Amino acid sequence: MYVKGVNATTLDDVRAASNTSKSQLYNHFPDKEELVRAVVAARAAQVLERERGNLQRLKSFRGLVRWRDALVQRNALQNGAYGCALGSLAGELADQDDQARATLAESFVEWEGLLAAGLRRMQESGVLKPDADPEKLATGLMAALQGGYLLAETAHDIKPMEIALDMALDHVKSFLTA
Amino acid sequence: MYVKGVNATTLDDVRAASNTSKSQLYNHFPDKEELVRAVVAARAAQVLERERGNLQRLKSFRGLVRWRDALVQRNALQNGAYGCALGSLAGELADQDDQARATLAESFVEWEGLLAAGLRRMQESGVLKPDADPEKLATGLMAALQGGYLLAETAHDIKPMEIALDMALDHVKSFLTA
DNA sequence: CGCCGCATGGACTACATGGTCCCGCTCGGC
DNA sequence: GCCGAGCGGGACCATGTAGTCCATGCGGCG
Repeated sequence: MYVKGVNATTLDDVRAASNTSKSQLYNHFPDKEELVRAVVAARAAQVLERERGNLQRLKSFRGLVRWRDALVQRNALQNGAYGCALGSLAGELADQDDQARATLAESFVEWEGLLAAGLRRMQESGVLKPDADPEKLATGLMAALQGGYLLAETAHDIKPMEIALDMALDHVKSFLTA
Repeated sequence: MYVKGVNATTLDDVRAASNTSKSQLYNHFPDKEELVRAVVAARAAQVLERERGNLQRLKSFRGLVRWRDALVQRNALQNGAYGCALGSLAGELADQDDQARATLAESFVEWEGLLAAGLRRMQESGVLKPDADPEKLATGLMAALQGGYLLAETAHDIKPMEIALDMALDHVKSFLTA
């Protein structure tokens, strides 16, 4: 679903990819909609798990740069294709399945929360100025990340993603204490 | 297609919306794929036309703020739903129709070009520092815009879009001459 | 005024795809 | 070792959708 898009993925594709049969599918999921929701939930859990590992110890600007580098490098492997696991689902499902949209919205909030928590640690340790707003900075970083993913996916080139994240990092940098 | 998504839009929907018949459809377009490509091209032309109007005279930071406000206000009308006319098409088609992807990529480049041209004018008139890179700033603005659209669409709330664009504008501001 | 040609509408077809169901196999209990 | 229950496999069905085709009516020309 990540590669082909949710709507272009048939249950036969799912069957083939999972080495199961239709009846097993319908044992676990009442219909395709529920299956998609499960996919969304699983993907969200997976991404958040990974990001938790990458961000729970974030406490310096260098850490943020490393975070950026890891995401860019990961995306470079496929030349930007398919975009962000959550972002591409969001783009396709937001106006189609309100429940999926809600799950994705929560996931983004949580993802931004991980960033915000790290930024707050930086603020508490005096790395970041007191007038910085960790939540807003986190939202800005997430938007730059998602926008970067989309432009990279469209251009088949990760440059725009790098530029976007660098812009967001520069913005954070402007709140560093001298 | 903008509202329901490309793949969820049937030719019957198209027929109904256009008050025509199947034969007329197939008179003009060999198949659905070509129809979609025509939609992409038309949408891109429309957005670029609008943005040309909004950006061709851009030559001050205030102008950039007005540009931001216009986009936010436009998106607020639908509570962020459906996202960017180009962005949502890009998200759905980028990994499905290479020709559509290419068209969209060109459109984004042109859109960024309009921004870059305005920024260059600001630079030439001394509003923007000489070491600013108009192309990179334009890409950053576009990424913030697209990321903002996506987060707003997912959250059904335009706040993230505002925050993202404000971040990008702040970044541009950091290149203003004192 | 009538006839011919062609665009048009919308019924029709083939097919893909979501969803159901029954047969057979396996595994557990007696 | 045999029997029965329950699970899994994949054939099957119904439906919606992309794409085709022919009867109809309208306009243009003689």
